[in-house]
Amino acid sequence: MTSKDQSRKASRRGSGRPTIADVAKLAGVAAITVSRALRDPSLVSAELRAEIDTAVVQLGYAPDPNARALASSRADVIGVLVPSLTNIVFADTVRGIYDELGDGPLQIQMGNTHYSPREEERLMRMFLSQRPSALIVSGIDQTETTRKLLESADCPIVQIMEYGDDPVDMLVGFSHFDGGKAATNHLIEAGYRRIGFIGARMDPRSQRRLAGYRSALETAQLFDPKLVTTTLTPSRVSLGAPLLADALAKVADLDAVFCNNDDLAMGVLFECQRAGIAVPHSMAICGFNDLDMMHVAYPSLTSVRTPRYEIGRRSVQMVLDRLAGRPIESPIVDLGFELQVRESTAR
Amino acid sequence: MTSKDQSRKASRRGSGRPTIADVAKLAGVAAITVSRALRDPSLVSAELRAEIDTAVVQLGYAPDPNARALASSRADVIGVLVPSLTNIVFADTVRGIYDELGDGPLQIQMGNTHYSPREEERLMRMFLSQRPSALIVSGIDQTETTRKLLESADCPIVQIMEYGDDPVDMLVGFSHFDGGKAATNHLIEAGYRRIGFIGARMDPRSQRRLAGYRSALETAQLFDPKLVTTTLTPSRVSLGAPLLADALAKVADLDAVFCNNDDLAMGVLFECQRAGIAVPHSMAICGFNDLDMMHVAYPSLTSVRTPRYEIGRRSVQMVLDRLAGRPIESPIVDLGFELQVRESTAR
DNA sequence: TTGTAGGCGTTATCAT
DNA sequence: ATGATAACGCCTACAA
Repeated sequence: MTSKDQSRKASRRGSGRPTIADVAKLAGVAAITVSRALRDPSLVSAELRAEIDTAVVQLGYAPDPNARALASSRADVIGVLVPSLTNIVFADTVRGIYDELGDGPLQIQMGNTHYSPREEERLMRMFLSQRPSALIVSGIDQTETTRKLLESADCPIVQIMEYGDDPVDMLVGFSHFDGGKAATNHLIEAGYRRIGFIGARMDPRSQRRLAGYRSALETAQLFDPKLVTTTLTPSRVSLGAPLLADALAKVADLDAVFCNNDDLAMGVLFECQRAGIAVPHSMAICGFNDLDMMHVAYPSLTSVRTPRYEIGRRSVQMVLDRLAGRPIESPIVDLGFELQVRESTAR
Repeated sequence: MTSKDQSRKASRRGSGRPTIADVAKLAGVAAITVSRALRDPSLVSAELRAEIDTAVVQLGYAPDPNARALASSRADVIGVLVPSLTNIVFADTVRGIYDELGDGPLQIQMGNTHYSPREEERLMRMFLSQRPSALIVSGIDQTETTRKLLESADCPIVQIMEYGDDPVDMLVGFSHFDGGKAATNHLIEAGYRRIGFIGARMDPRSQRRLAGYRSALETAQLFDPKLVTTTLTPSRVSLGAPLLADALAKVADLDAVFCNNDDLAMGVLFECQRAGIAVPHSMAICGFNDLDMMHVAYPSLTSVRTPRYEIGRRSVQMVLDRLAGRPIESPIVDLGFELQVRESTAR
């Protein structure tokens, strides 16, 4: 084949779909003009824009995100790292993220760390290798290596679900310590004296709630290590019964429990019903997160309402603001929590 | 700049990360050899493989998925379309998908259709534009357009969560009609006569459960349209109380309810407790899905256990089999369901 | 505002 | 088994 040979090679590899070149040809412009018209119409004159739009529609053209990412070394992807997909807390947060993104150009690349810092590190490397537009990661307890990876990443990063004063970049969440403390103080004020803590999984956020619980009890000189009953097992409603049994075995005069989360609280309530323990008279129950079922349970269950959906939305807003070059009000956002006092803690 | 100019251009655009060319240079081979060694080591001699592996480790090389996708017109991505991220049913399924994929090369691109066929169609187009390695979609009720898109897609496709005899490609799930029928027959056999149906959201799967319920009651000559109480509102535990109230207002002698799902069943239970309606004596309750909380509730709640996690795993297995060219046992897999009879339906 | 030239990192094709 | 070359589809840099 000579160098002047202009004939088409017989074999092509293409996808068969129309490319930007096809659109350009049909519209009678250069490819780059089509590219610009699609990314920022204001860069192209109205006439050409119209012709290009027509051609796009006519051919059913859709840009190839891979080619785009390769050429611009920037993927229209936000990496999202959560410890669990089934935990409703994170499911709600992820829903907030999706909702706020709407049908914009940004895609989500989700990673499930399974509460493992090592897995988080692995996923982080994998995500970073795609040069994402932004990263949203759960928690503030990354490994040193992960933290360094994040610090050297040149994209907006939002840590979510917790409150802290030293984020890698931005942060939106609330204080689990304060949440645990507020719940416990409420139980103390309601007149309970032997207040237990029941917790499962005991991830960093649970640990902070426990610390808040302990702080409140210590201040009231009510703390006793025997009051704390935890397991590393993942939380489930059905874990409430055995954990309550353990707690009662250690502290016979237990009169209240602050549960790690609402699932356990619900399990404790059922076990109390089954064992004939009067709630809230003989036993107060307080949960955490305030799922929908808490206010309809019988008796209704006190819980700490957490802004998980809002955290998802807000994290995306912060990302979009940064990507658009808009000023950020504050890189650290505390969305707070709200104690919902109900029948289960009203002696 | 002359054509012979070999000097480096001042401005480079690269990502700064090592490329396959860097590895090739260090290993003293051609880039394509590195490419082959990485994708299928058996294509390269042991010696070169060793040298290449060394170079890869030394440079910390990781292939660029975008470049790979562009060159091969095939992304290492599985598109997953679900109607909801927070509905535990789909969350469990998605977890199964992630678990089965493990840390293999395939990524997941998740789409949330919000139970909207139009949104499903939009997402489908978007996904298809990335030339995914496979597609996993919920349900069998796609729009005609969506179905055509799927049929012309040249990748494995698995429809999940339902049973049907006419999948686009492959299918794994169970029959919601049969599930609803089995639950209702159980209530009939347990001696209940005024058996209501309570349902929220009423998506296609709920409709099929309702159809199964109706079929069972009609066979027993027990059907009465007044027994059916539904709403299009998304399901929540707190919807159980008002729906039960509606049902009782229409049918004063209602003695059992088959709920659309476990959330509603739980809400109904709480409402019965609150209203002093004895379960199961005056009112039987049966749910659907058999979430963990059902067997610990007081009284424990009868439900239909559904294999949602297993559906997720199996769908991925089918995809991987197909991608690897392994034979598929059957393109249609019925994973069944299992009625869990408990206190709430034992008069 | 529009266009030209070339590169982004990888793999398909064809040759050896 | 290995390599040279040319895509893949788009975008950045620079020029006009």
